[in-house]
Amino acid sequence: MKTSESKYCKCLYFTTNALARKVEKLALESWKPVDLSPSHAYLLMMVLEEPGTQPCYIANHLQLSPSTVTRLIEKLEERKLVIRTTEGKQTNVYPSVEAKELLPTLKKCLTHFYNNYSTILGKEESCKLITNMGLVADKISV
Amino acid sequence: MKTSESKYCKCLYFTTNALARKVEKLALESWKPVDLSPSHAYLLMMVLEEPGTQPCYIANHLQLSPSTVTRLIEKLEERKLVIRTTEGKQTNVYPSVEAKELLPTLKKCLTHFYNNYSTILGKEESCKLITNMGLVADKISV
DNA sequence: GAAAAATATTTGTATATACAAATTAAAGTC
DNA sequence: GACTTTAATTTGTATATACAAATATTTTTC
Repeated sequence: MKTSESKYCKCLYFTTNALARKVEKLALESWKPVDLSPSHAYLLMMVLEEPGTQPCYIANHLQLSPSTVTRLIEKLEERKLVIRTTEGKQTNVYPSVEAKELLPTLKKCLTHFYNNYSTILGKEESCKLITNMGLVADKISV
Repeated sequence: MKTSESKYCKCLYFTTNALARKVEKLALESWKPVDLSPSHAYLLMMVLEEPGTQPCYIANHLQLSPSTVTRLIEKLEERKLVIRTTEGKQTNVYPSVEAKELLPTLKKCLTHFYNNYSTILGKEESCKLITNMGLVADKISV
């Protein structure tokens, strides 16, 4: 069944979630080559771009709760992709050598994902939607 | 931090999820009076509208996996809000008396939610966004 | 009408996520 | 400089969700 044919297609809750789940699946596909969930992949890319970043900063940018970020980092640490060092109250997260080697592949996944949805949705179309969703998200301050 | 200010505000994955989480919170607030998560509430409303519906039908309309629907129903059953009967391979889900009594309150929650986001986002604005997201979701067939 | 394919549902298991509380450290105040 | 407040992080716990496999029942096919 199409999302727009559901009984609830006029409801914000239903539609945003339906869309999010579909996008999640699309993203999952794209990041299969590195065997990482999209969240883990984005976090890892942040750490690669800014070695030593703090969980707090990551949580802000990925708009996830601090505890979720801790859990994501834990898993990346287990997989030897990041290293955590604590100094004082703050923690610094660094990419491992393996992670650095993985960077080109990660970038390929990102490009693949981008191309994939741009093709499906249209470049302009998707760009507009994203901007619009961002603005709407900003208006909701829960 | 605003969603539109994040490092990833241009990315479909990030933005849809960020929006979905915010909408989720907004919805959670609205359904607090009945102590149900939005998913449970929507499912229950479906059952109230069409007593005897099948999980399969629910899964289609809520765009959730069958197993998720089973789990949601289980919880509603524990709370004595629905009753399941199986005949042959299919299952029928009926609202309990308690659920029927709860209907007006459920509707109030729904209205509250709708008014809430309409006020925050604007009636037309939100309506357009929802339609657009639905159409986009349809294009993604994972 | 028996065997095979399709369908509806449930179970086992795994996962990302969040909240609340706990821990630790830094910063501000008096 | 001791005390309080604020901030960063982690832990304990709970939850919604999905996938894959299992179960049970229809439907189709030959």
